[in-house]
Amino acid sequence: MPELPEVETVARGLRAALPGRRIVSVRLGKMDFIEDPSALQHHLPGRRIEGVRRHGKFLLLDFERPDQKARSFSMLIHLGMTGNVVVCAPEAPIAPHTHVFLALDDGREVRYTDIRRFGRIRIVSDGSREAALSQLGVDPLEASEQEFAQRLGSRRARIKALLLDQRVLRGMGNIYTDESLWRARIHPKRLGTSLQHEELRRLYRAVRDVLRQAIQFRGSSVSDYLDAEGRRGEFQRLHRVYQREGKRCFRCGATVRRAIVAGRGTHYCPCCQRAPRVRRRVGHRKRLPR
DNA sequence: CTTACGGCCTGGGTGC
DNA sequence: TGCACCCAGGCCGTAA
Repeated sequence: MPELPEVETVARGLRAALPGRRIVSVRLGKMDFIEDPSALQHHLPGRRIEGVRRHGKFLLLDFERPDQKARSFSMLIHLGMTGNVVVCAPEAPIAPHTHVFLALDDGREVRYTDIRRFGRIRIVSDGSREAALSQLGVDPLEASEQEFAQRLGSRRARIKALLLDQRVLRGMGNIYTDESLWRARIHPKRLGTSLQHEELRRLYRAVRDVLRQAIQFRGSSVSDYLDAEGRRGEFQRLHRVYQREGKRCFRCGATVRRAIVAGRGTHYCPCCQRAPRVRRRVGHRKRLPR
């Protein structure tokens, strides 16, 4: 499941291979996850890649303008759950579910593989790029503690839902949300507004520590995530709760639980992460039968 | 406006 | 062996 650390790892790998390269040709397999497949065929061949960026969980390939009149554009890639971008030799064996092939002028090839095709690819021009990116919240690694606390502490939704909301913070997914909340000792069902200054401070630090450490370990390979060089990440070895239901909490030895919070499988320690008082819906209590 | 929730996309894994 | 079903994560529409 590519989240911020995995996408960052892929972006770094692509940054080592792509800037300065020109795309020679485009070949597509299934294309229902591509917003406008003909736009790829139209715009990419002959164009030179200027840079590679990550924005939240999005990968951006920025293309050079060939002349003053031409408009600049970017290729926006969201890896979804099982998306994967690799740069390899054209004779390398083709992984199943590979649907995009971009031939490069150095003889190599960019390939996009996506088992479930929950990923998305689109071409965005100058204007639509800013429109698309401005929908997203702050990068947790760029936000100040004040900004982080302000964004999360002012909302009445569950903290798990807020951390996952890409309009609040960009880049967090299920793994790093559960891991951060465990490290900050905050229950996923707590409401943003219920968090004390001290808890928000712990959460800020936890989120940043987890993300930075995960980037150092090249991300988590839980199912089939591989980076741009086709290597697995290693951060799954450092997971403290994610997919550890029934095992012992690393901190207190209690049994890690799994529950559905914000519609997501959620892993937490019931001992270290104290549940908020049960909220009962006002006006929905059944009268006792007489 | 804010929040909660169900459904959709697809295919691998599981269990009968 | 085959097959029905569950589930993953992001996102969108709808309801309260």
